[in-house]
Amino acid sequence: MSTNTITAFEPRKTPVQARSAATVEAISEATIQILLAHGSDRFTTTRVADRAGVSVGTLYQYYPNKQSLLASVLENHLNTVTAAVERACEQACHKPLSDMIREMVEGFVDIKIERADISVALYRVSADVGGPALVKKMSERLYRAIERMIATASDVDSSPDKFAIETMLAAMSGAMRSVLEGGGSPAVMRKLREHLVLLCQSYMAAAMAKDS
Amino acid sequence: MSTNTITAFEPRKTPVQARSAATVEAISEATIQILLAHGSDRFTTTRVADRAGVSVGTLYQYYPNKQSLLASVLENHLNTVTAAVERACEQACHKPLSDMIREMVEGFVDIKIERADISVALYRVSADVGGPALVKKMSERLYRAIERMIATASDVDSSPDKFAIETMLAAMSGAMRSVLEGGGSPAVMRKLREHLVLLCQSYMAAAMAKDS
Amino acid sequence: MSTNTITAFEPRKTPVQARSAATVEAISEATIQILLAHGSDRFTTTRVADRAGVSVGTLYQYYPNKQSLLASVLENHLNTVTAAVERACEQACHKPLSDMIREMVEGFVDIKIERADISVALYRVSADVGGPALVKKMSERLYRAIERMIATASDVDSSPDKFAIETMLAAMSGAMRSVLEGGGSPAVMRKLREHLVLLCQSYMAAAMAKDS
Amino acid sequence: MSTNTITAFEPRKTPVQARSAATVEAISEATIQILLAHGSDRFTTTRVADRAGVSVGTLYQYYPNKQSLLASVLENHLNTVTAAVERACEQACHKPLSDMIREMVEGFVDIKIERADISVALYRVSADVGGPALVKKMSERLYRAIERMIATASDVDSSPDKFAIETMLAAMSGAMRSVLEGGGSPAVMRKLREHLVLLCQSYMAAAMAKDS
DNA sequence: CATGAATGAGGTTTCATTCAT
DNA sequence: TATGAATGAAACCTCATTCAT
Repeated sequence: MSTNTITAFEPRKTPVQARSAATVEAISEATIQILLAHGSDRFTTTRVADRAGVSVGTLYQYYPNKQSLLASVLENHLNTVTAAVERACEQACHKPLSDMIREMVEGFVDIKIERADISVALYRVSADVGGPALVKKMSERLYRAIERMIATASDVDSSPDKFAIETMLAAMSGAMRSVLEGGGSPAVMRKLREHLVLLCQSYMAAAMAKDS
Repeated sequence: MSTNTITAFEPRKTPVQARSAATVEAISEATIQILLAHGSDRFTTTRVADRAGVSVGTLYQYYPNKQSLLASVLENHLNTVTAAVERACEQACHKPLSDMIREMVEGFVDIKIERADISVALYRVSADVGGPALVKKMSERLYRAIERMIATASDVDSSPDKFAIETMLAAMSGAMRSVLEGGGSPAVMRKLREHLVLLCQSYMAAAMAKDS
Repeated sequence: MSTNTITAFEPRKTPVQARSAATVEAISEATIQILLAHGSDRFTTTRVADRAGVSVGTLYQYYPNKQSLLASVLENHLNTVTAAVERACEQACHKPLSDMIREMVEGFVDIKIERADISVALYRVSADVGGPALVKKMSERLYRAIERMIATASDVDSSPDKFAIETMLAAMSGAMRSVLEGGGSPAVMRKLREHLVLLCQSYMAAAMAKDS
Repeated sequence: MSTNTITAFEPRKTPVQARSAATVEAISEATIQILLAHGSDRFTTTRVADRAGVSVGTLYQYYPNKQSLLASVLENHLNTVTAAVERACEQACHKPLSDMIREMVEGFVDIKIERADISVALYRVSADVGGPALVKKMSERLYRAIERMIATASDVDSSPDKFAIETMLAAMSGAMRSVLEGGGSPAVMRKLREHLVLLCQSYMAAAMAKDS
């Protein structure tokens, strides 16, 4: 799997009937359950189908293969996270820059903590399932959200360059990953939240200073 | 594999004859080759043994199972990286803080770029093989190296707290991972190098300012 | 295998479709065939599947592992033997004690002779497959059958204690085993039949005499 | 293994030097240890050699293969048991028949109880290792010992026929096996001892009565 | 459309035995 | 003679996927 190009990860058919929608939903939910309950090994399509209350055959009607199933869950998760950060960005418009960064970072950390276990489960399958590509796409979306936000900042009018923002995002999620994978306690999480705010604020400030 | 505790990852027997030292080396080398050539799927103990020019049985005399084989390669890699950063830290003693950070970060980025492909290969197996625990251990080592280094800084005499340094390390390697997994070009790498320097410098400065 | 507790010897799923009922039957039959043809070594799940005309995978859908396969055949055999003896016991009700014992013993010996080869094959796997436990269960069943029978005896009204009956059963089947494993000729078998009758009759008589 | 004729089970060389004798002894002892510690599975020649403090190569200098190793231990055990019973028979000479039987049976049961665990371990390998043939040989020896003993009985002068004695031996050891394999408690063992005495006494008496 | 029985390649691991040192 | 590294056939079992019903 590791090196081949990613093909056919998209769900197979768009659910047009109510029944289908329910089925897809059940399968999707079951995928997470199994991932959490059994880990990424022991994760089998049959088990997912069982948990979802459908047959394997049915599962394969909606997803062409195991990867597409996982990819879809991964994409959902990344969407949720991305959307949460986007929302935070929108709400932070027109504030001073450091508040913007704070709210963005806190939005990210909070949603990740809220979904800590599924995050950890997905870290493990990510690479086998086109994760990096998805992450890139999301990073692009976040970049745009952040840029839009910063354009409204009350105390600055330039903006950090794209690469700086992407680096910040990568650093932020990388640090988060470390802690989640290490099984950090709630106390550690709270501390990380503060520190990531500081990290992003200071980096952004420095990056903007350098630009001009 | 995902949820079980890590056991028996240690190599099985210490080679006492000259012959077996060579065998172990061959197996270890073959492990990397196969990982690079086939990716983490398609990675089988049989293939490794073939490539190493020994029988599977021989492989299993030195490694109790597939995981221990990968764990050993992962540990080697992390050791190499950690050692390189430690060396950079030693050489940066007695300089101003920002130079220290620069040299440390550059040491890290350079060794990672030098071993880009094996890094990417290992990211994929890390979680299945006790990676997070190893990473923690290495992070601890690096923390000590950095603390020792900063204690000699010519322009500051306080030091950032442990958590800050660990966060910096996690952010730095997380960002690196993003770029490596995304298949970043040499140009991107160079840019990342600069940006990570800046990120770490500004974060460290901010963290120290906050402390006092 | 010798020391671990017995787990998961139960068949895996109950066939609901007509097709699978046939499959299970074929596998079960093939198991005996292979056991007879190749002995307890050379007995492999692959060979069984081949002989049954199905794939290994199919075999493992119905039996969680090799042991459960053998356990199921062993249980069938023990059931057959037990049932035959129970039947003999029922038919011997209301007769004098010594006739009862005779018919019971002859019932046992005859069914064992009829299935001599599978008996010998199963002796070899019994211990690896939870045999002793099954034997205990069957012994319990037989004890009840014998007790019920003796309660109707026309010439006695007390009954030997449980332990005596169990000892008789163990002695009877132990002696049978010796002869079967030794490859006794039909003539030897006939002689054994008589002698076992005598052995059980005299022991039962003695045991009852002692009790009172 | 099950059906092929037994060949080359004899130890390979007769120890002529003291060193060899010690080695053979160590291996033999280790065989039992491993059998007890690991069960009949997990029993490997390498493990035996390790435990014996020699190399596998050395082991194979004294035993041509794994079976011969086990066969030798089995033979030792059967010899011990047989010798104990023979001794009991000698000591019971000139007594009344029922005392003879009592002492013979008690001799057997006692030695088996004393070696209960190794007995159970050996039951499991017996069939793979030529056990039935050895048992036959020992049964022959015991038959002669018993015949000699009965010839001196103070209260009878005929003797049961050979087949009767063999049947008694088979029944006695069969019953013993059942209890040992079932993990009988000491209390059960004591009870069995009494019952087997009675069983053998009454059967012998009946067999002799029938003959004449 | 749904079902679930069947497939079978392929993976991991063991272990009796050999033979160069 | 002793050693123990190496062998490699062969066993068990899994699981993504298909297709007849």
